[in-house]
Amino acid sequence: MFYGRDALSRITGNGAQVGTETSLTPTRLHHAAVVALIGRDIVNGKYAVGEILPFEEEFVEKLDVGRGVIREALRVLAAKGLVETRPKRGTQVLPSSMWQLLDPEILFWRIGQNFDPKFLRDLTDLRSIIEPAACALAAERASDPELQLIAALARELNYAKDDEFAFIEADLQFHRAIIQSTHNDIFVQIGVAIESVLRLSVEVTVGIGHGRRIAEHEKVAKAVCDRQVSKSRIAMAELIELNVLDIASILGPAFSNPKN
Amino acid sequence: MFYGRDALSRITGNGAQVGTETSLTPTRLHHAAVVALIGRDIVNGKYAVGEILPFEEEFVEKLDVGRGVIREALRVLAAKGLVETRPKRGTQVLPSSMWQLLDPEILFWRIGQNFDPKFLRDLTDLRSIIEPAACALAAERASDPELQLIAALARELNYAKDDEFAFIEADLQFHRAIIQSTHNDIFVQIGVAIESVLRLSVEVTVGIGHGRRIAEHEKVAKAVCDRQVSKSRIAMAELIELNVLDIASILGPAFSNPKN
DNA sequence: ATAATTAATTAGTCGTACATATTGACATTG
DNA sequence: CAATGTCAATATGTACGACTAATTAATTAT
Repeated sequence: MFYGRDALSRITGNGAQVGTETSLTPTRLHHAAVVALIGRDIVNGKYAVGEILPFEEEFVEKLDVGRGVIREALRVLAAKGLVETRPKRGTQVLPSSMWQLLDPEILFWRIGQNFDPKFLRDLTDLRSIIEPAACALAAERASDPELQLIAALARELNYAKDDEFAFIEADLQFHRAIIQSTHNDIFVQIGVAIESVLRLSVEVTVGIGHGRRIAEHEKVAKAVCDRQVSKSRIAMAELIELNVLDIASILGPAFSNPKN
Repeated sequence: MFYGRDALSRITGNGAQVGTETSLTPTRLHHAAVVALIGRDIVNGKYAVGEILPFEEEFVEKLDVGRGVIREALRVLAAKGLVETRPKRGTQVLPSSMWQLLDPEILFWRIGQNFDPKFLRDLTDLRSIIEPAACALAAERASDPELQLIAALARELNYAKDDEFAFIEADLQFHRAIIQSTHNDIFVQIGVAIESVLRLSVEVTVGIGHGRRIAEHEKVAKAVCDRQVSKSRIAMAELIELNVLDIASILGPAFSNPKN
């Protein structure tokens, strides 16, 4: 919840009326807003790969901020693998293979508007692999308190099944608790990022409403709490598979067979 | 090869005599060097989580660079989730759960010196899951030219088995070719990052020289080229498992049972 | 005790000046 | 004529100084 809320507000929000230039005081947009502005244009292809983007001075003029702000923003984008700056040549958009796809900001920029189905499938591919494996590891490594938490969250899921918002929140916490029980920091990071972004994208694109899968969730919780490694993996795989089918049924062939 | 070499030089090298302050001209260290300097100190715990690091002016004085350079560096570190700046309070080190663990720079900073066995195991955990899955996907999705490339690299691996350096390079290309054949950009990114950093860390920590596992590599290649999905997954899992055992046999229980 | 005010401090921004590295055109040379 | 070396252009890289704004913490008033 902490990370999720923070990531969202840090990314989507914050924009500080990026679009509304009609403010009386020329409310100059500051660092984060400039980063988001240029970053979005890059990941959404407004600036093509290989293209040289406007020089610092042009940005200064166009956005009405100091050169320092522009430079700091470009440095951040370079740190994320989006661009590379060089004297005399300017700032060039790097090939997308260099982009740090799992960076929370880049993730949300890509999902935020006109997401592409290929990318969504890449994400679900990854989740289909990570989560069952993480679930199996959790069955091995979770401490007893962690098992109790998982069991409690499974029950919570059942209680909240009628409240749309509460259910989504509880569902996210359930998955997060399992991933955290692997005691593997990298898993946690990848898992949490994927979970949040997939949920957001599904909500945004098709409106709310997916199957609750209460029984499947409980099956997962039971397997993990019984420390049944193999059963845990399978149960989670089934749960994810159902979810993937939900997404596929809504998005259609563009998702299932993306133009590579 | 492109990404690998670049990532390495961009990270480890570059440092531009960071340590050698004995240069005649006060060779001021520039942006990338400052980022690496502070970044390393954070991920290696020299600055503890929650700690406030020196103020901008102190860095200016201590490192003999302009305030702009320091600010740009801190902004980059903030973009990587390492720190958070706030007026009056200063720059605080964020909890490690916020760090972008898969960022190539952070990855290499952590491995570079006094690595921690827990982190090494986290990495191998992830690889043990990603690579077999990727291998299975490759068996499904690889194009015919890609299959030919994989077969060719497997042969190359055999030719190069007597040349230490050439073998490592060929091995890396082999794994990369398989991962790229999944046509999943996220896989490629995670896989390549982990492959490179694990190789480096293994070289550094346990020295070079393990089994070549030529037969196992060929088994993987054959399974993929025959498009045998399940066999591909298993063959790759075996290959990885052998490698993990190599590492475990040398590092001992600190690796196998890390203190949580 | 609690809440509002105020003062101190540090990051945030701006602007200018200059240094440095890369580029691409041009000239030189073998 | 191709390969190489030189040179001027140009945009980023860096430095410095002044000021703004936001957060904190101490102080005061309720």
